[in-house]
Amino acid sequence: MSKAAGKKDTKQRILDAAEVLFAEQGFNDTSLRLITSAADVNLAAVNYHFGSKKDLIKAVMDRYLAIFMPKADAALRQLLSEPAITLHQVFDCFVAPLMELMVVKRRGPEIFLQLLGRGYIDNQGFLRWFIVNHYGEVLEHFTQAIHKAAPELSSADLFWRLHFTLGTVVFTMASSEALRDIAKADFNEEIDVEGLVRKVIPYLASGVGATPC
Amino acid sequence: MSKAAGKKDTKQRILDAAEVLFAEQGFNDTSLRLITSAADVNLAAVNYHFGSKKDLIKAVMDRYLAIFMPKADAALRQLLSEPAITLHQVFDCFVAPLMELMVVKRRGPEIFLQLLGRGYIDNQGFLRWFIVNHYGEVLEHFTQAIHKAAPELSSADLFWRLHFTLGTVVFTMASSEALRDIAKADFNEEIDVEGLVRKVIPYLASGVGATPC
DNA sequence: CGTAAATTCAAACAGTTGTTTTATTTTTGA
DNA sequence: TCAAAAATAAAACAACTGTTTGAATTTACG
Repeated sequence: MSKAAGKKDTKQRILDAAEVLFAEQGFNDTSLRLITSAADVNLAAVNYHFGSKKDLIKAVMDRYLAIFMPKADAALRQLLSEPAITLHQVFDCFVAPLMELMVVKRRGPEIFLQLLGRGYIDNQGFLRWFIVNHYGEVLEHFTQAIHKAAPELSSADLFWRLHFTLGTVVFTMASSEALRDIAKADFNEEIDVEGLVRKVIPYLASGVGATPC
Repeated sequence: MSKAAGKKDTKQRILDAAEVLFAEQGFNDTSLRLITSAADVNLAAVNYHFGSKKDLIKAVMDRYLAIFMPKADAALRQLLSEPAITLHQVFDCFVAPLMELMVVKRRGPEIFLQLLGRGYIDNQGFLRWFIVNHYGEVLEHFTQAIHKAAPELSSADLFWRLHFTLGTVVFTMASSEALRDIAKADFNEEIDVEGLVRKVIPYLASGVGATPC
């Protein structure tokens, strides 16, 4: 038998433990000792299986990116073949691929978005490089779709508003757990990640489509 | 004479060096040794003058908050006394107080916003506590103004959109330097911090005022 | 001036970090 | 079955962290 029945693959257990801790505390503030003890594996296992902490971070991210990006790309491509599209439709392209990440684990979608935010903020320049170099085509289709839905925006304004959008999403999701707790306590409004995503889309669509001042 | 003419106060030199490094790399990723060598003071000076790293962070933040918050509060109070107000006006309340921070140093406004983002994202819970406890009244006037400008929003939707807004601003400013460099290279569009703030306001106002789906 | 307080300094502290080494155990494949 | 390969384990590594110490120096002030 290739594996013991009760114990999952060491590599996968490290990934499962690491992504949660990375999402909660950031990459630099999560030590390998914290990860390995949460995964119940030996400290040296990370370096043995992944090479370095940096490579572990890439592996954690790519487990989601490899699922998310092709699906998002397909949705964007199909939308681009339509004669006329709206901003709302463009952002909707990301909802299903995001929810697809539950195949990894139930909390996959929110973990992925939190990790994305961490990678953007922590000085993980190599992560940005990694994403742009591996999935640059998807980002290209995204800006094409936005341009088609809002052709009156100059490419400079488009550039800025896409980064405003990224900031909104990533920041919201990075603190989504805390915010959802507050919302439940203060307004008795229980909401899941998909609900939150659907809540933010009108905000994004309206913001991106605003008339520049 | 109380001070040597050529050399600034040690405390102030520490603050000046620390805030830049904190803004660029975050609080946890900036060591005291990096700060003190940049400020050209002895390592022990931070603990001697401020007590601890945590207290240094608070001192760095409060140098800006003590200027920004009263000005913003005054602007919000005056706007609230008007019979009818717009979301755009609400956000405009923050522009002048923000630019006022140039009295500390020329790059004061952007440094302050970057620090705010760092404090929100890094696990600096004590910083959030500090702000809410010292300047909670200002936040209260802000939500009052938003509610007056967009009374059709439920308090739950208002809550969410304010956090979307915070995310947009903080995230944009945290990477404003890099983004402005790209914008200049790609679109030959040179823009300063005030220009960027004025660029984000239509986005925010439109997003907050969007009709919920 | 001269002494007492305030400040600076170099050194060391104890703790944590990512990584490597060496030995041991487990698994693989002919 | 048995040697080769893969995986695990404990220990040590050097580098770095925030903080403290105690002595040297500078400043303040009667």
